[in-house]
Amino acid sequence: MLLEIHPSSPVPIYRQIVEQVRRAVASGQLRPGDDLESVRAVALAHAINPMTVSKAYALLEGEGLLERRRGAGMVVAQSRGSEPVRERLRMLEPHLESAARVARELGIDPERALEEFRRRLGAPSKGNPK
Amino acid sequence: MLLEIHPSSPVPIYRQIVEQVRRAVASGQLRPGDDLESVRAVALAHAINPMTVSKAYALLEGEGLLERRRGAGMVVAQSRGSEPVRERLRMLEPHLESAARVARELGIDPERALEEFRRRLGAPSKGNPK
Amino acid sequence: MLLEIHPSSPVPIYRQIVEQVRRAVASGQLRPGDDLESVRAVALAHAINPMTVSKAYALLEGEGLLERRRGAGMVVAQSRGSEPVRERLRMLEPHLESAARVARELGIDPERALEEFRRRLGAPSKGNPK
Amino acid sequence: MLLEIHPSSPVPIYRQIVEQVRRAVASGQLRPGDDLESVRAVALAHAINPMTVSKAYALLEGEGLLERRRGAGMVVAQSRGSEPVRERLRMLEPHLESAARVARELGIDPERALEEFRRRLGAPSKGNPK
DNA sequence: GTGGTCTAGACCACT
DNA sequence: GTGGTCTAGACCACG
Repeated sequence: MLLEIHPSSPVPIYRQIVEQVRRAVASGQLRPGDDLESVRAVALAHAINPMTVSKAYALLEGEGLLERRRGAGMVVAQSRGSEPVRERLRMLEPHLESAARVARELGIDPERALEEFRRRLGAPSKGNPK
Repeated sequence: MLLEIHPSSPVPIYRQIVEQVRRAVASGQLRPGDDLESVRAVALAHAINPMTVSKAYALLEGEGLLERRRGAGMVVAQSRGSEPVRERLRMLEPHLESAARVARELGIDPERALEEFRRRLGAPSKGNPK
Repeated sequence: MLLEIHPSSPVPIYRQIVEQVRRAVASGQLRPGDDLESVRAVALAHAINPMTVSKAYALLEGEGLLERRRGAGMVVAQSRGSEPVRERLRMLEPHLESAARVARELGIDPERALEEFRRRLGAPSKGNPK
Repeated sequence: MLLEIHPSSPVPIYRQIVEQVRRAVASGQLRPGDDLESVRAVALAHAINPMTVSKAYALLEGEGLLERRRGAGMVVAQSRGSEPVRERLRMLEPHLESAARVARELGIDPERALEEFRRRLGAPSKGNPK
């Protein structure tokens, strides 16, 4: 799995990791039994502190999404596979609502907002999203 | 102007205020010369600390969006009216990108995401957006 | 609330805190709305690192037992008051089972074990329990 | 001797083995000269790593409880038979103290706790003790 | 004043 | 090799 870390984002690094892993599992990109990159590997790859990664993994273990294999890293819990579309939409919802609220507050024409959104849905991320 | 405050949101209250005021000015909902609700009125209405409101207003004053009228509260600066559509789209952009990235990570069908987004663009906010 | 910290115990300090707070809430010793000692106060009182305390509080917040009052410390969540006896017994159960298993493995006469247990139920803790 | 291994327990597997063997010797269930199941047999039976079993045996050898019989596995040392009741009670003590402390913290009626404890002293272990 | 985040580095425990 | 724990200290954000 490929993590995207934005160190300058207001959302803390450990939380970026937590959320990306959650979504990777929900979407089926990570499956039960798959093992995650080691704490040290992630830390090295993104030039962040191992404890930051460890904190993210610990939270995910706490919510039952990951399991610790003693001496052998973390794996996706058997009990927590991908989520149905309905549930994934529920996870997306607050982000849509948030964006829609901003669009409304800015008085932006809905069709224009939709058009912009469509463009971004197709293309891979560039730059430093909020 | 009607503020929406979500005390449990991860985004700090003073920032919620700052951003909503910025957008209200950008969209023309608030116009040069309009005066804002007093610090105390806002604080009372939303059961938050007056210092928090004050901090938000101070920041907006610092960026030249508001001006302090002695004894008469804050008003929108004469120099800072509504923004052209192009600029408002620029303000919306990171929110769209963020939502789009989440949709992609969740493996949600773009058409489905657009449809949901359209629905929310039309309706007023409900519940507790991110 | 008075925490008992045993730094030399095999159970990590942050976990000792987590468990004692959980039980204090379950027993009604801490009630909804009560605020906890500040991170720094606890750290000072027990000569441990503030981050260790913070970690414990973060976990308790994560499980919904505590709430963060921004700028004003942590309080017991309104939604999480004391537990009925039945639930508290459930929390005690694994400890009883564990002790009973050891007694059985040691071939200790049940009446003798009960007698010893009775003695300890009455007296306050001394020394360094497991 | 029948080992009970709980891989998900917070207490490490090698330590579960060490302690159960210690108690089996102390109680006389294992006697001087008795031989233990081979590392491989234990590892296979409980689906754990042979190195883990080996580590436990090595520790027990280190403390003089077991002896290595070349080509014939480990046996209980001639010098280390069962312990007197007094000593076995000493081994049980921290477990009782620990359980009692939890009961006190939970505000559980001592008589109720004793009653529960009595029940468990009679019955064989079920489920997944701490 | 409150808690949160991150770093750097040490040491431990498990397999 | 793996992750866990703790420390010391810096800096930030919030009220």
